[in-house]
Amino acid sequence: MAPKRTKRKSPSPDPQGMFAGMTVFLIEDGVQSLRLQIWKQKLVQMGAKVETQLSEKVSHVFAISSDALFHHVDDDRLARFKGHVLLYQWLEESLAAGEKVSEDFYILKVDPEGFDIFDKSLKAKLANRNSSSYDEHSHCKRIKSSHEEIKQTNEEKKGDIETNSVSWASNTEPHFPSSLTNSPEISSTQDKDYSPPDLNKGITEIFGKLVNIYRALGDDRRSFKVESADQVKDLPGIGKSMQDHIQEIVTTGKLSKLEQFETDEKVKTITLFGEVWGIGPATALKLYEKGHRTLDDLKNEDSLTNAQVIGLKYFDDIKTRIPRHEAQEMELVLQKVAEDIIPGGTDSGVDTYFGLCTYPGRELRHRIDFKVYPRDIYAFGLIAWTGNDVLNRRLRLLAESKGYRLDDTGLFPATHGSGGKRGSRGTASLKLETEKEVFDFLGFPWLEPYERNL
DNA sequence: GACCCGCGCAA
DNA sequence: TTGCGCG
DNA sequence: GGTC
Repeated sequence: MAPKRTKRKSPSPDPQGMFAGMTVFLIEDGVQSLRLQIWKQKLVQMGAKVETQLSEKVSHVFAISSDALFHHVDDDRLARFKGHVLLYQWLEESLAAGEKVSEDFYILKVDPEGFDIFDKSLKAKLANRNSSSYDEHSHCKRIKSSHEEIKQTNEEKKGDIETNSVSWASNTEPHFPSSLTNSPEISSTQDKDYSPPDLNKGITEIFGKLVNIYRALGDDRRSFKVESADQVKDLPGIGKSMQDHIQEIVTTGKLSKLEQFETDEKVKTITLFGEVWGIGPATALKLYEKGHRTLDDLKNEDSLTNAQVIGLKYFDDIKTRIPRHEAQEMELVLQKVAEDIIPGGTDSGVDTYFGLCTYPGRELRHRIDFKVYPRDIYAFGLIAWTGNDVLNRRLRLLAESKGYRLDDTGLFPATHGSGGKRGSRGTASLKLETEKEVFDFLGFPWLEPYERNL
């Protein structure tokens, strides 16, 4: 049987919870049943009552879209409804924020005539919500709060370089992408500590460990994410082997292959070495084969690169998680400094620093990356550096399938022949100015920066 | 049996 | 030019 | 390991 700790029984409802006093009716159209189940559970858990029909008592109706709403509920019924009609997104945002967020941007307007009920201006508001009142809980005001602002100041001094890319290494916050933090989207979402409950923990936890080990062993072609055993069964990418693994986990609650790996000395050592900044699977294996077994052993190894020596020396420092507010402070410090240095309007293309830094007045070393991009390709830099490898790969393949080549400097018509250089002169980059434009162009569904760890 | 991102760095 | 590590 |  599965381990007991996966308790599916939710805790008893909290009458003081953030949704207390709400009586809700959920429109199920267009919502994955799993998702719906989660929302119901959260609502009840946090004090709301869930009605099975749109009765008098209902104070809130939720729908995934205006389409779903009208598909399901007839017009006059809705017209008579006195309560609030909101997008599920409000729920998500509230859960993420840990408190009810303003309903303003999530209201599904009821227009008796109109077909497109979703308030047009709402979309604009949604898109801009971070730069205005929605930003309340973000203490740190961005110097540049939107791409538009950046553009304005930049049109006068064309060719200027924006220094906008202070990012802390991803090990500070494993659930967030390491990010070019000027992206305004991040300011509204940075404090999220909510992620949907994983209903298949018994499976995903084990596969999670397994995939980490495979990564450490240099086998990075086995990334997967099981959402549900049923969905997975007939999915492309699920062959016999995966089915067998899932079967074993479902029936025994464990995976023998994983248990072997976890006790294996070689696997454990290689995994440890791979945690050193600058050491990857190949080097880890090489070091293991040279007879090294501990980090101390490595200190006497003279074949290490500069980065690896540093990574080893500051192993504990680098592994220490960085409080988010310190990262935010650091960003402000760096923006100040950058604005002092850059005004000369150099044009050196993309400039990079991957290294260490200290918090003012402290010895502890942190990993930090700088990327400096010219304004006109800023969006591409953002996408490349906020997404993880999986997303980058998918976007690049998608671009390629459409006859383009995507990198962090732009989107170019594919130059057949010899690969085509990055930022290649000759083939003009497509003039896409925002991340959304790039996603749209590629036909890839929009992802907020914090959603880009696939 | 080839393919499974593309860059900078170091060798 | 290649292999590696990185995001 | 899985796909083309």
